[in-house]
Parts: sequence; structure tokens; C-alpha cells
Amino acid sequence: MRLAFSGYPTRQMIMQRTLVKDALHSESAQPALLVQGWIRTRRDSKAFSFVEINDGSCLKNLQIVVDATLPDYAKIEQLTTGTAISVEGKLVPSQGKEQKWEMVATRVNVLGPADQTYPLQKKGHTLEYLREIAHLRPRSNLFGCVLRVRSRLAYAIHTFFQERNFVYVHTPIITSSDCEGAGELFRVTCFDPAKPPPLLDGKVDHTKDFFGRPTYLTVSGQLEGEILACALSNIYTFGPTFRAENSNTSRHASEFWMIEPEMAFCDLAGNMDLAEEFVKYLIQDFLTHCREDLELFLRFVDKELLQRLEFVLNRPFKRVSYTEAIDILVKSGKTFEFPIQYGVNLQSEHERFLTEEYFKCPVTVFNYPKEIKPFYMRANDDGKTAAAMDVLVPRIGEIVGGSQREERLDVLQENMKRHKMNAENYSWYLDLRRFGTVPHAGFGLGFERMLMFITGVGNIRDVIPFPRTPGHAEF
RNA sequence: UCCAGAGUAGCUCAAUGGUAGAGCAGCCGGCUGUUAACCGGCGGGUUGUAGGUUCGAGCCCUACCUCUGGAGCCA
Repeated sequence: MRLAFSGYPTRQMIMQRTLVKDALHSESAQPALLVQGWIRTRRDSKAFSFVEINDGSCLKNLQIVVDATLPDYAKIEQLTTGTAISVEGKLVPSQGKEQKWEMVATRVNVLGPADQTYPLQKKGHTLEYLREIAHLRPRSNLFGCVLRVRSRLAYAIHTFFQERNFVYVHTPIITSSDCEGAGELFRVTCFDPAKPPPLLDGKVDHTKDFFGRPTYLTVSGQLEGEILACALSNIYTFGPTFRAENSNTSRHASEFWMIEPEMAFCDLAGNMDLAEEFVKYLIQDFLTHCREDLELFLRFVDKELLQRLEFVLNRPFKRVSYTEAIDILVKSGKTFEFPIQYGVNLQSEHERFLTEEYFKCPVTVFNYPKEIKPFYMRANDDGKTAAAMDVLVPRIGEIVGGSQREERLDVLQENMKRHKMNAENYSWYLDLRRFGTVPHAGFGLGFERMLMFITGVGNIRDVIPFPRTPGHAEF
């Protein structure tokens, strides 16, 4: 039986390249195949050398038996971890116990040697060390798994929404609205930093800048997403987000990816339903399609991972109003570093208590006091709360934040006044309420935080290939 | 930014204020259908940086740098 085509040979190659993954999953022996990859480890025997190569197509390596009678065998014996090689040979049942198939080489070409200074040894490395060599860590077992799962997760996100008739839209990365409440922004300018900027009445004259106004990298596509939802009904964005906060934690990055669905004709309850269905879908997809990578996370990252994911999958998220949450915290009798008080935001320790100790499952907290929420969230009839919701999960905390949006023009204008905002800058946003306004709602899900939750990896810097954090933009 | 902890060989870590060491990796040799192979040998250090205390500092003190964990901000 012929192996499925899954590689692209260079022009000189006569044989089609077979991926390691396909070779390992072969249903039969193969008289001739070509495999290319990087050496992970090599062991010598008297009459031959065992070379294990990995090409990133899966976690496992392919064991290649190189017989000492091959020409240039002396060179084979010098091959070190990290070397890129191209191997022709046949696929045969392995005599060893650890693998079903192995390859007997008829020809080995060294494409790219790696000398003894190659930083990845054939042993476990700490995550901290791997971060210092972010250009090579994709070749490590753990990071290879993370990147394959990251890819699959992105795919599952699109599948989820496409199956539900959500339209994938692209909101701008460069924006002029300093999206209220979402923290510090990265400024986008073409002014020469070596020269003083043009002034007008003693202030920087932004009309002379590239866009003729102050511009920033987006902190959220939500406001633009609302525009598109109020035309296409259900939309989602999936793109990079930038926040210039000086946050130094294991779950914050200056550049991260976010998924933001927005639904017209939808209220807070519908929003919470979607968030829960979405999170569960992604977990299920991972458990179905990333089994081999899951095994590695279970072994080396988090022994309770599978247990926790199945637990989350198998029962409804707890839903409590902010007021109920405060009540639970007060009645718990626990002493917290930050005392519980109605009207202030839940602290990390409070969120952790709710999700890790009290409910022991994801918790959706809704109807927060309107004073601690942004202007665009819909005011509830009680006059005190806003139709906001956060999904909290064990270990990570907030993974989803969203709300029903204020669709009533007069209420929205009142909110903007209270937040001391200049309504002129948001005339387009107000127009949505002037012309055919509808109830609508949406949320943001942190892509990397979801990836952390799914893989058990504890630091956001280890689920992004090239993390950007304060003081760090290497690679 | 704040609080706490840590910086010793390429990597992971030892070393009561008194001659800096091990495992792994590397190199050399041996054994072997091996599985992060195994056995023997060899090389490898400005102990994060700069000061200070001391007869003597990897260890004690001060400042700075870097990393880690936690907090705030949030996704």
C-alpha cells in the first residue's frame, strides 16, 4: 500500500518525501521511502547505528537503522543531535519493543550539520532555558506539541463558528479609537523620534502625522465588531491584540491573540450560552484530535490535566451573579488578603476561591456593578448593575470577558457622559443606535489563555512562539 | 510597578566563612538490536556585576542587572 502524499520533495529528490508521522502510522512495510528531518538522538551498536529523527509532523521520532556496511559509515558515527539529514531506505517492522516500524537506511545525506555547541541536548530542559533559545525551542518535544495544538486550536475555532454561520471578519489593527478602559496603548506614528514633533499651539500637531490623527495598535476589535454584527448578525474576529500595560505575570503578554464573537439579536444569557458551548467545543476537539500531544502534557506538564478537562466537559458551568458571588465569599468565612466588598472588582484570590475551591469548575459571573465596567455595557433595570459576564476557570482565572452591549441611544450617551468621553469621537458608534439598533452581545476569549488551559502549560510565554512582554521583543 | 525567592561548568544542581564538586552533554576508548542505552577515561569555572566586612567570601553586608513565583491591570 502506498503512503499518502504529505510532503513536498525538493526538485533534486526523485522520491516523494514521507513525513515521519505517516511512516509511523503506515499500515504496511514500504520497499522505498524518503524521510527528512533533524536528528534527536543517536545510539551506536557494533554493526549499526540507531538514528532517531523528528520532522515536527508528530511528537514521536522515527528510528533509522544505519548498517555499518554503508559507505561513509564513519561519517554517520559522527552525526550529532540537531543535524538535518535526508534518508532513503525501506520501512520494516521493528525488532525493538518501543516502536512498530523502523527504517533501514540505504542512503543517508547530511543536509545541515550541527556541531557540539547545539544547545538542545537529548535530555529535559527547563522552560526558562528554552525561552532563551526561542529560535530552537520549536525543535523540543514540549514546544513541538504546543505548536501543533496551537494550530489545531485555531482550526477548531474557525470550525466552531463556521458551523454556526458566524462570519469571520477582520477588524483593523491600526485604530484611532483608544478603546476606553482597555489599558495602555501602543502608539503608531511616523514622526521621527530623533526630531521634535511639529507643534500647534504648544501641543503635538497630529494632523501632520501619517494618518492625520493619533493612532494606536488595537486593544480590541469589539467596537468595529459591533458594526459588522449589526449588518451580518453573527460575526467573529480572530486576530492579534496589543496592550502596553507593564504587566509581568505568567498570563499576560503585550501581544496576544483574541477571538471576539459578536451577535446581533442576542442578550446576556445567549452570550453566556455561546461562551460555554465554545469553551467546551475547543476542549473536546483537543481531546479528540491531539491525543499524542496530550500524553506528553500529562506526563511532563500536569498529571491532572485530563481529569480536569473531562470534568469541565461533563457538567454545566456554574452561573452566579456578582452579588451572589460576593455573598458566597463573605459567607465562606475565609480571610482574604483583599477584603470582600460589594462594588469592587473580584481579586485573583477571590476568583480562585470560587472556581478552585467552592465550585471546583468553571464559573460564569454576571451582572457586575456598572461603576466598575466600561461605558458600552448594557445597564440592567436594577439601576445598579451592567449586563457583563466573565468566565473564570481553575488555574488561569478569567478566560472570557464579555457583555450585552448598550443598544439604547439615550442610555449610551448618558454612560459616555459619566465616563467623561467625547461623544464626537464616537458618532459612528452612536449611529448604530440611531439607525436600526438591536440588542446585541459578545465576548473576548484569550487564545493563549485557552491554550494554557488546554495544555496545562503554566506560563503564557511558553504557548507563544515569540512572546512579547515588557522589555522583551527578541527574535 | 510592588512583594518574595534565585543567579556556581554547555544544561540541571551540590558545596558549616577555610583547596569549587556531581550527574547529564562534549571528546577518547570499550561493550551492546539499542530506546534520554550501558561501562571506563579526559577536558571543562573571573561562582551575575560593582563595591564593602574579614587573616580568608560561592557563602555575610550594600547597590545594580537578570530570571522565577505572586500581586495589580486584563484576555
